[in-house]
Amino acid sequence: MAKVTLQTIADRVGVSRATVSYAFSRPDQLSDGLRRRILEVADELGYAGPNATARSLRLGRAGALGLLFSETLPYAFADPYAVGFFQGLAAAAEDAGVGLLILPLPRGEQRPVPVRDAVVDAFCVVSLPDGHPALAEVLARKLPMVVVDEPYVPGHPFVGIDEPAAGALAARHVLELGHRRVGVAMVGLHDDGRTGWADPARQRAATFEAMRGRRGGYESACVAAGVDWAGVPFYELSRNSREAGREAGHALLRADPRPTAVLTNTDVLALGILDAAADLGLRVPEDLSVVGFSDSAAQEAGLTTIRQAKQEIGEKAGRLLLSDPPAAPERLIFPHELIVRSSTAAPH
Amino acid sequence: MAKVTLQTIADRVGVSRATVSYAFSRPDQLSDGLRRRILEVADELGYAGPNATARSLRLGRAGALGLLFSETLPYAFADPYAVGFFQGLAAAAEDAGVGLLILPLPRGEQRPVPVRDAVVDAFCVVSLPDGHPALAEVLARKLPMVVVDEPYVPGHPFVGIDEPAAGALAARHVLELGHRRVGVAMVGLHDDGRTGWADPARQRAATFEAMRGRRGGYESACVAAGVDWAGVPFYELSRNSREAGREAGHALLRADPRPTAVLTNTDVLALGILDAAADLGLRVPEDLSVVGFSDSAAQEAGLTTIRQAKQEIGEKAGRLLLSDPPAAPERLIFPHELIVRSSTAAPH
DNA sequence: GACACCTCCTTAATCAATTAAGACCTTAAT
DNA sequence: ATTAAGGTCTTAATTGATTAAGGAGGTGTC
Repeated sequence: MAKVTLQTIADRVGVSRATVSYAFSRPDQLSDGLRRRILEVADELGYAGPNATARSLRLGRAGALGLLFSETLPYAFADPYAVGFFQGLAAAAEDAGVGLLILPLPRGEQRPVPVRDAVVDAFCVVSLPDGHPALAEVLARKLPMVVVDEPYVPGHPFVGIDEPAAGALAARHVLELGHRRVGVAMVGLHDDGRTGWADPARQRAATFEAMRGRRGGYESACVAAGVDWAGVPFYELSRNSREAGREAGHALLRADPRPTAVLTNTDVLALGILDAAADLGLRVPEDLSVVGFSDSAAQEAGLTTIRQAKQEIGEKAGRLLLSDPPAAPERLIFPHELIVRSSTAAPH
Repeated sequence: MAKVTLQTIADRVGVSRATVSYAFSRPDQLSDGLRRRILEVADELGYAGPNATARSLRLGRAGALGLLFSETLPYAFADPYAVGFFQGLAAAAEDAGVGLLILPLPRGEQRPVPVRDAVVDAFCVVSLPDGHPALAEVLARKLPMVVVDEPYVPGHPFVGIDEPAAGALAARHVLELGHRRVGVAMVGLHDDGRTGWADPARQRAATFEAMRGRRGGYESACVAAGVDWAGVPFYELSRNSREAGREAGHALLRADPRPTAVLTNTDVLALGILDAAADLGLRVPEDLSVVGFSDSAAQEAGLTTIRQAKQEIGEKAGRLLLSDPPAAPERLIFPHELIVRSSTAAPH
């Protein structure tokens, strides 16, 4: 029961290793009889087929794309946005017949990120905070890499949206409706796990570039509309869940004066805000306007949101990674769009 | 700019390849000075670190788990059950510091499933229909394998629930409430893409073992309660979405006599049934009882459902795959539980 | 008969590392 | 002075395949 390799079979049949290899990969290179004989013996010996790793080494291709998420794996799929993105990426992978190797980012910063040992042809990095060690490891591998959403790395393709513009669009929508008392709930600004009020200094120090930009959009739109940003209650969450949104909602809606509009950076969070509003007997949109982001879970709840082409973004990232010759280091900005539903209206 | 390997560095520094290897993997085997020198030259030459594939070949481990889903990748995550399972599996992988290689099952049966070339240490097979070619390919690799949900493969560990019992539990719940006109909407019985009414013969010929068993549970409970199964309207779906559920709902609720209770095999489908009921002005649970399955999207909608420990199932599958020595080929049956919420009540 | 041309198989280089065992030199203890 | 013990580096086997080039033998053509 020792390991069976091409050589084992070759010895048994009395041919060279090369011949056995041809029997598996190039039937036209040898006679039918011998081929049958070889396959028979291989079967008899319990040969598991040409070793994938050895093949990969010799052929110089891994047949897989590496994928790095900011969140620890178990939570990565809590957000429908991530799921949509993933579906797009998977579609591209499927077309090319390659696998998708999802790399776990260990939560305890101690253990090494298994990037060095990842058998892949390219990396897709999604939403990593500024200066995350895993990014350095990926860059060290010198394989094709594309970044999605953040952080922008000069010299590598980038796919995402215009975050400041998208944030401003969301904010302008409620401002133009006439709201002046705006509240904000955001997740994914920092990765230090903090939850609670965030002052402007902390907001600006966010380690996630995309969210920093989106927030900047909120601020600039408010400022342009004459709303004092320092007075805007800003609640920061460390987890993107409906429950977290509800918590933020309670905090924001207990503020005095109470906001008449709340901006959130995910639809899931916005749903939680709606829950909090319901808890407090507030009607949406009469008493409170709520804006989500991503259009991932928004339709059924009638949420006004910013739609971004998550699947397209994923698919594009995949195609860039799989393109030969390697993709040019373009910065691809996908369009976003305001979808107005029934969660926003003029105040009063 | 040719490829830089250990040898390139060795030649440049004037030492042997082994020494360079030690510089990277075992700092204690050489003097600090030389080590620094080597790392410096490596950096200078743009060395990308020890080649992952070569390392994997030499060390005999891939550092990854292969994952095969029944659905094509882009749709696999439409069901929250899949997401929950995946989170559990990912947690196990994360703990062990290994990656998760998701293998695309090509939709056009023509192209080969890239199982042969997957650089993995073990395979996790989830919900494959009977006789799916990918399973044969996986078995040929002779690596550790566990099956989740279906199909049961003797000689390999299996993780899942007692499907017939779970199905019967769901059915008994509405039967014991007094319902006699029961309807059924199920997805994932066959993989031929058909949607519409299914007679008992087609139901029993389902190619997915787990769903076959679950359906058997519905039937046996009905028969035990004196309900004629042949008279039970049974609508089959090919896609697990809220929209598909709504379609089934319209079909079922147009039946004469109209069912007073509908059993579904996913929560997503059940939500669609609720949509259909709302379309038709039927009140739930007064005019119609609905039962979901999985407790994946059920809570908010107040769905009565069967809860199964999706995360635990995923985690257990992962641990079995990663266990050394390889796990015994046990058949692990996880508990399920009826969660009664507000979507079911006695008829009339 | 000479030459070309197949068909079928072998030789040997190659992919890029890891690591046990051994060589060589220096230092310390007896 | 001798032996032992370390420290540092090298040798060479090993991991399991792929594939260009070449050789042996048979057949076909002029």
